[in-house]
Amino acid sequence: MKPISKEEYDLKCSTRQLFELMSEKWVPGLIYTLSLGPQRPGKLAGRLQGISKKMLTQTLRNLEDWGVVKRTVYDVVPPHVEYSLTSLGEKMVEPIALVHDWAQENREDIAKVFGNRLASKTS
Amino acid sequence: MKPISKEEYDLKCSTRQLFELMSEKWVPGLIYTLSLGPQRPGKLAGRLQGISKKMLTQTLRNLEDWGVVKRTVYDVVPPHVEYSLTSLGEKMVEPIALVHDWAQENREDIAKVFGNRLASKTS
DNA sequence: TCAAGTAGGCACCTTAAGGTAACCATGGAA
DNA sequence: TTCCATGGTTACCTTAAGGTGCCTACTTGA
Repeated sequence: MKPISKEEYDLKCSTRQLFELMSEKWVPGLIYTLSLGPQRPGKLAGRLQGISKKMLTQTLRNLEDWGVVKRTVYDVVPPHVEYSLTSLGEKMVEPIALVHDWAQENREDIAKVFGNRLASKTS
Repeated sequence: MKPISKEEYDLKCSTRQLFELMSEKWVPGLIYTLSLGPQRPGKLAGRLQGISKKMLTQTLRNLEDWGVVKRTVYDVVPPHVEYSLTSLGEKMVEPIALVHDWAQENREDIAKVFGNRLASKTS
């Protein structure tokens, strides 16, 4: 077991794990949106442009398993369900917010890179 | 065309685009590693634990297309190739470094979430 | 003459991610 | 009594991501 230098992007590197967690399509959006307060699935769906019912529930289930989201059911009719962040979930808001803030201030550069990528894919 | 509120995670949202860019498995690691200085493919491969030859070249080609990485060939024998960041690439280091720094300070929480996810996948 | 290092291409395969569409249950309103 | 809203589930399908393995070309040193 050779020592791992600081520069190495090794398997147990937290950075790498964090990027892996956040690379599930709807995860950052859901966590960020939930950081605005507990919300019902309908509202969440409305805020996450393009998400399907299936992906919404599926991602929320995953986040529950991860210990990041809590599901609360109010036993009334019609059914009332609310999702909120756990304390672990609240922590995960931080890196997303960092990226979010940076992205807002650097729209131009992101747009360039994103555009180049799009162009190279279709051609 | 209804107006888009600040809370909406819409398709053209830079945050969303940025996450999409960074969710390619080897992209953050490559950009971050290249931020330590221009490097030959052999060295890059050594630093990115677990990357295969194919994925290394493939990801580098993509990053070239995105305008983030530059490939320089020195016409000598044996062949000498060096990869470096463009100025656009340098900019993309910032959000990665932000996440990296946060990840270093919050290893515990990341490990928890990551562990929970692993556990829920195998069971 | 043959292996080794350097850089990379190509064919192929497997899995997982994401999406669509149809369906279920409930009870109150029209 | 039929329909709607709510909050899902399920089956099915398509694509893309990532990986393995083997091949190329070039030259130098053993």
